[in-house]
Amino acid sequence: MTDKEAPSPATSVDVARRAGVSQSAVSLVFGGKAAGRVGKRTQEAILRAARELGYRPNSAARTLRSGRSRLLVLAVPDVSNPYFAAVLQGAEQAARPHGYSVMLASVRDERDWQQVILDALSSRSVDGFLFFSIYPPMEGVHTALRGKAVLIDASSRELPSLQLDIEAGVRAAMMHLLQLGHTKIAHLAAAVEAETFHLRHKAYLDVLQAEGLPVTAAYQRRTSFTIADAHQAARRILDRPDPASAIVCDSDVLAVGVYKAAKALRRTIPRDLSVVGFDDSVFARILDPELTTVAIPTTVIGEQALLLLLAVLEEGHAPSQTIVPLELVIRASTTGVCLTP
Amino acid sequence: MTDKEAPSPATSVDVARRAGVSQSAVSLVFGGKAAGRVGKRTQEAILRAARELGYRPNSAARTLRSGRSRLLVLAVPDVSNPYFAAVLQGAEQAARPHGYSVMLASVRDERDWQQVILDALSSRSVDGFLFFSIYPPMEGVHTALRGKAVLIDASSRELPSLQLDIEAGVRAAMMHLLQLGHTKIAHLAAAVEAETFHLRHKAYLDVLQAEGLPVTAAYQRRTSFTIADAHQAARRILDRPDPASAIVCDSDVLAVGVYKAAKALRRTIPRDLSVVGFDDSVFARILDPELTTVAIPTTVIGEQALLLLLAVLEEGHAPSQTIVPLELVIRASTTGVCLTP
DNA sequence: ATAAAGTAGTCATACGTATGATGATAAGAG
DNA sequence: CTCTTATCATCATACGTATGACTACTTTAT
Repeated sequence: MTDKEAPSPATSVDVARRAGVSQSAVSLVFGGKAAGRVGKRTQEAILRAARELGYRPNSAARTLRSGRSRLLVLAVPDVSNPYFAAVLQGAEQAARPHGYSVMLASVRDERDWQQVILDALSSRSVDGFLFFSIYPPMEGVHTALRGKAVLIDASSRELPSLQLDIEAGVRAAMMHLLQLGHTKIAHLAAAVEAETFHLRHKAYLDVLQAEGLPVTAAYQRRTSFTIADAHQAARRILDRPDPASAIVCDSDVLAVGVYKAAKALRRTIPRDLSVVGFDDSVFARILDPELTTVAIPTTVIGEQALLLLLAVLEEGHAPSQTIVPLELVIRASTTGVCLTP
Repeated sequence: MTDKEAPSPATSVDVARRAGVSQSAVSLVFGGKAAGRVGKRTQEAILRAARELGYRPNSAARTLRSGRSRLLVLAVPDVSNPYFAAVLQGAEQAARPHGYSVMLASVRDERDWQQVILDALSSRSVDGFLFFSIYPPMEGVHTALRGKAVLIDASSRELPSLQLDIEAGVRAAMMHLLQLGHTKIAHLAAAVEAETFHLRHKAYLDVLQAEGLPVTAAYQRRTSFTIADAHQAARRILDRPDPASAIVCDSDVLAVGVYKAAKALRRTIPRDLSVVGFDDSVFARILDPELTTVAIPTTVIGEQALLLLLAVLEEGHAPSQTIVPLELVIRASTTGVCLTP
C-alpha cells in the first residue's frame, strides 16, 4: 500500500542503515548463513527494513563475490520438441526452491556444443549443466565438466548420469506384441549416434533371440529424425511381399511417419498393422488411432536430474547411477494379429 | 594445440600484463569501444594475449559494473507448447549476434507473472522482457516496465508491441470456406482473456455480417485450451439437427479436439465437415487429413520482437506498432460443401 | 577461578570489470 | 610559433555483495 517506486534500487547498505546494523549482518541474513551469527531480534529488524525498502540482493554482485551464479543450463538438441520442454519444466520446478534458475540451450551440432560449454564455463556465468544423451560430452570437455554436469539418458565413467531403463521399455513393448500373436515385428530406428538408440536396437534383437524368433534384416531400418524420412523408411518395411505385422519405433515422431506410410499403402492401423511408439509425447494422443507407446516420465526426469546436479554441485556427491523405470502405455494402435489373411 | 587448462580463469588484468598494456585497454577492446581509443597495434596484441590465455570477460563483473546483464526474458504461458519454442528459437538467433541471451520463463498465472517480473527487475539480473498476449502487463507493473518490455500479439499504449494481423488471418480462413460454398460456419473459440482471441471472434462475426450470413449462437462456442474440452465443445456444435458444415478454430490444439469429436460422431473430415486451425503448429501436419490452418510465422516473430526490444533498450526508440501478416495454408481438411445431403 | 566454547555482531577487503578524468604525443590550422 | 583538435593510453574508482578475521560478551566445563 505504501508502495513507492524507488528511483534507484535499495542495496544491502541501505537496509543495514535503516535497520541500524552492519551491512555484513544483512548479507548474512540474505545469504542464509544467519544461524549462530545474527540474533533473532536483529534478524527480524533486517527483514522488516528490507521489506520496507523493497530490497532484493543484486545477483551480479552476489555472483561476482561468491563465484556462484545459481544458474544452470539444460542443453537439448531440439528446443521445439515438446519432450524436452517437459523436462525443462520438471527441472525448473526442482530448481526454484533451491534458489537456482534453469536456462535452455539449444545444441544442434557439436560446434554449438563446444561453444555453449566453453562460453558458459569460462565467463563463469553458469554453475552447472544437464546434458542429454545426444551429443554426449567429448573427451576434451569431459574433464573440465567434472563436478559440474549430469548426463540424462546416457552413461559415463566421468560424469554422474540419470539413466532410463530403455531395455525394459523396449522389452515391454515387444512382449506386448508377442502376446498379441505378432511374430513379424519390425524396428524403425533413429539414425542418431547416441547410446540410448543403440540400447533400443540391442534390446529389440535380444528379445527376438530370447523368444526364438528369426532376425530379419528387412524388418530393421534406420531413419533420420523427421516424419518424412520415417515415412519412407516405413514404406520399405511394409511394401514387400512379406510385410511386418507390427512396428516398434524409437520415437513417437517416427511413429507418425509410420502412420503416414500405412495410409499411403492403404493399410489400416491396427487391423493390418500394429504400431508402438516411444516417449508418450503429445503426438501419441493426437494420432488416430491413439498410439501405444513407451512412456518416459519427462517431468520426473527433469526433477531427478536436477536434484542429482544439485547434489554434485553442493556436495561433490555423485549418487552413482540412478535408473528411471519406463512404462508401456497401451492404447489403440496395437491389436491381435489377423489369423487368416 | 598449446591448450593448457588454466587452473583459475584469466582476467583482464592477466591479459593486460601479458600484452604489456593497461587493464583499461583490454576492457575497451572487449567492450567494443576501442574505436579511437586503442591503436591498431595494441589492439592486436591484446587479442593475441587474450587468445593465448583463453580469456573470456567475467559476465558478473561486467553486469555489476555496467548495470546491464545482456540477458532477456521471453515470458510464455506454456513452455510445452511448440509454438512458443519456435518463437524462442527465433528470438535467440536474433539476440546472439548482439551479445544477448534469452531465457524462457513460464508464466502460468498472474501470480507467477508478478513474481517473475519483480524478481528479475529488482535483482537487476534481466535487461528486458518479451511478453505474450496472454496475461498482459497489469497496471501496477506497467510503468516499471516502460523502456524494458515489448508485447507480442497484443496492443498497449504504454509498451511497444509486435502485432499479428489476426483479423486478416481469420478473414482469409472464412473467405476460403465461403468460396468452397460453406454457409454454416462455426467458431470454436479459446476461453482465454486475451486480446488476440477477442480479435479472432470479432473478425469471425464481421465476416459473417459483411457477407450477409446469419449469426447463429449455436455455432459459437468457447472452450478451455485442452483437447478434451475442445472435443466436448465441438460435439455440441455438431451433434444437433442442423450442424455446421465447417469449423474455424482459434488454435490447432482445438482443431485436434474437433477431429476427435468428428470421429466420435462418425463424421468424415473433410467430406462431412471442413476444419480450419490457427497457428500451423506441428499438429497441423500430424493430423489426418492434414489441417488447413492460418500460419503464424513463429520464428520470424521471435526475431522481430527481439529486434524491437533491442531498439527499445539501446535507443529508447519504439517503432510504433509493427504488424506481421498471417497466411492461410490450405491442406486437406477443407473441401467444397456437399450439395445434396 | 580460569580456560574453553558458543553467540552476536562488525570490519575490512576483494571479486573483475567499465568508464570518466587526465595526460602525453602528434598533427594540422591560423 | 602557438592554439586547437585528434589519437592513444593510463589512472583511479565504484558497482554491491560475501566472507575470513576479529572483538566483546555470555555460558559451560573443569
